[in-house]
Amino acid sequence: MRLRFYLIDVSYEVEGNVPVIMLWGLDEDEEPILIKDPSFRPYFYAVLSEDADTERVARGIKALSKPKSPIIDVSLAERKYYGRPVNALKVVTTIPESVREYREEVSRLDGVREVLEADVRFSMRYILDRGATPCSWYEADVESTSPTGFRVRSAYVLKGDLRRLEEARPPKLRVLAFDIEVYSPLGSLRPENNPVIIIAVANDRGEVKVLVKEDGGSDASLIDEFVRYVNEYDPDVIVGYNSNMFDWQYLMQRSHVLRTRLDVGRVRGGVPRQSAYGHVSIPGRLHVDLYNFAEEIPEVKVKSLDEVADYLGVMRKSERVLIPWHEIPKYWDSRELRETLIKYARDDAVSTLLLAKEFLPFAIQLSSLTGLPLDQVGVASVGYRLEWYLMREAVKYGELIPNRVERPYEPYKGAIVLEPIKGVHEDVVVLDFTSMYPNLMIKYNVSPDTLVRGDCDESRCYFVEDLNYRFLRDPPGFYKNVLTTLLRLRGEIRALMRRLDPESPEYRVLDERQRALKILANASYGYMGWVGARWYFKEGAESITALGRRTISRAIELARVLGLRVIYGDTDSLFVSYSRDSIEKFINLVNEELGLEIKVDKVYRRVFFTEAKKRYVGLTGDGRIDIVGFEAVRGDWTDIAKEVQEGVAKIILTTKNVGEAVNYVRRVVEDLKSNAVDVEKLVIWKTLTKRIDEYEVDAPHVMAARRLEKLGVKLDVGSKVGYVVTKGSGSISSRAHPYMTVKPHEIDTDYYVNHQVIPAALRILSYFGVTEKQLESPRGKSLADYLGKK
DNA sequence: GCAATCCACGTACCG
DNA sequence: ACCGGTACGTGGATTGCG
Repeated sequence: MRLRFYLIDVSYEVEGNVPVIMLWGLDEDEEPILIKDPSFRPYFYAVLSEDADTERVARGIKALSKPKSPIIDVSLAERKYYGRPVNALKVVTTIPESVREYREEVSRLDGVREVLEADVRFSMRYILDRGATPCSWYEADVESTSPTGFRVRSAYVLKGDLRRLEEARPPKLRVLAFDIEVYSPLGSLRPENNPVIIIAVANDRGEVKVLVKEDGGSDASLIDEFVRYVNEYDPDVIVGYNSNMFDWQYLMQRSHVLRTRLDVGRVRGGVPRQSAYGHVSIPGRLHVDLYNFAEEIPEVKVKSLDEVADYLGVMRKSERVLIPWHEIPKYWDSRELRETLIKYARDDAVSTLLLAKEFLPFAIQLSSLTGLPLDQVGVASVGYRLEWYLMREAVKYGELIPNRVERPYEPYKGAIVLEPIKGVHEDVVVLDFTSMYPNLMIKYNVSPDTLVRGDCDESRCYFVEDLNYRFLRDPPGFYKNVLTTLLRLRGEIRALMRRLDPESPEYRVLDERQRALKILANASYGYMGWVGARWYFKEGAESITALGRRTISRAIELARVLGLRVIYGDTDSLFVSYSRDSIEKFINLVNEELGLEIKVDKVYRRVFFTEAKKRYVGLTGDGRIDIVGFEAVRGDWTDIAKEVQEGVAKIILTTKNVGEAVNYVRRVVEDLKSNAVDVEKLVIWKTLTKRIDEYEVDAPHVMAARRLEKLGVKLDVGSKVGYVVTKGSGSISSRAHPYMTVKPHEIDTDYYVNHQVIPAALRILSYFGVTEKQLESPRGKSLADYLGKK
């Protein structure tokens, strides 16, 4: 029979000695189904040296075959490697594990230059070879089989090929959000002792439930109840917030202690597994940790669930219950407070579900483009996402996939950043090259397979003068092909969108898809210069920055010829003083001479620079203030300092009234000194970028982190440490304490005046002649001094 | 012997 | 676990002075 279905995940099981691919999906009624494909076999390639005797090597490989897990087939494969045809033998084995076994032995054989694609995991191999990209619709010939052992409506065996359908809209996936609370009076969470007390769940059909451990009872029944709930609701997607690192880890360990089974998958008896890359996978369902997507919102500095939900507007902090984690035991133990704790857990589950609505549409598009299953696309870094896309493209072009190899880091020169003309400028236009690096990669055909090592004249090659690299003009290289496709697809989608109602669901789907395409294209240069990349290409990366420098330098010359005053520029952008005609001319001239598009990105009524690069404040046409680079947009400065700096910037740019700005700062300083500022606004947040014992110096956040650990808090690389500076003598580090352990009167307000508020304010005000002294002195005094000054 | 100065470390930003 | 360029606070070593 013919079956249409939406593929959500691909896994495999070894039945007897046969690997069986499991295609998890939804049918047209949006019911869960499973399709088995027992026909696929693992394999890898052996690339032969040019003079090797193919037959002889093939025989040699066959001779390695062991009866237990034999080599089934060795055949010649027509493949290219970095654009060149090579002699490659495809070595097919029985079960996935034997790939690992044979790769070493084969690579040691005489005549074998390299073993390739042996590090591609079996289900990903299937996705690549069969074009079985998750989060897409397919049609296939299938035969019914028994669904016994699986929580699906029907099961099938695949007969023949998968045909991918055009339909981009996903079915209505069943989504379940959950959140757990653990009781741990001592701070440290120990699964041997500390019970799970609450599991809150919220599903996309509007049901919200808070499961609570019974007093005097074991949390085993709570966990069982949760398992029952999951299987009853039967979600396609389970979402959590930090659930990879916390909720599932804890549930898994606690279940082990309690000897209960976390049987939440669509394989009966299948339990969550810690898979590669720190992700927890659930058989037959997609577990998506939304924290991974929150990490990609740079505007939110401390990425707790409530902050992210507040930022995205799905649940305001002011409209929900908030409980600091260290007070959970207190709330649980008190009869009156427990209700609040339950409400808190409920709000967490609901915000998690709402975040899923925000993030999943994008994740789905990314999954269908890269081929990474939805539950892996979030944990995959930008580099890996692009890499999977490249791998799919390589298979399409018959290109062999390079191995992942460890290489030493090799630095190279980057972009140009201009020295800004400091001061306030009126009417400034910001121009930038559209997707400069990807377009340079296309324009100069920069790719590992087009680099010419020997002679090449200008008719056949592009030259990168400063570096003495040359790239073939033709044929298009791997990167050029891939980027052209990415940009073309994006263009087509944007054209489609113009004909749609921006409020329609179709529009949203396409918008997420074009965003995903843009992100992949923009990652290509960085990927090329990443030593961990399969298609690492340092010569290419440094060629692109060199070409970028050449391009922006020439654009500056052209601007100056036209009489445009260049105020600042960074990499692919230029800030020039406004002049309607000249800017239009400039845009055309750049287009003609450089063959790249430059366009107006922003127009500032006023923009202010200090002598520092990468920092400016702009006033837009509609009266908004853009702050770039300054403390006000940094996550490692206190809220009070950021607030003051933003206030100062606003006053200066809108009114130019220095006296007013000074008075404003003085008011805040007074408030600080009289303890009228919220402690929350005094917390400094910093990320741990390595294990605590690896730090060479006792930086304040490291000391605070050590103090937190003493309280039993577990800290990982990437954890944010929030600390305040207390009164006393000695270094700042010696006085940096976790904020929740400090009482308001212990805080060193002088530190906040002298090291936070005043420096942040002065960063802007010192340009107007304001000094530290003037900000410290009491309000009103000596104001006249600088009122007359500017 | 001590304050001033310098420099490495560390973090987070820009494009 | 995408790149290089950049600013800047802090701790700790070094320098400069007497």
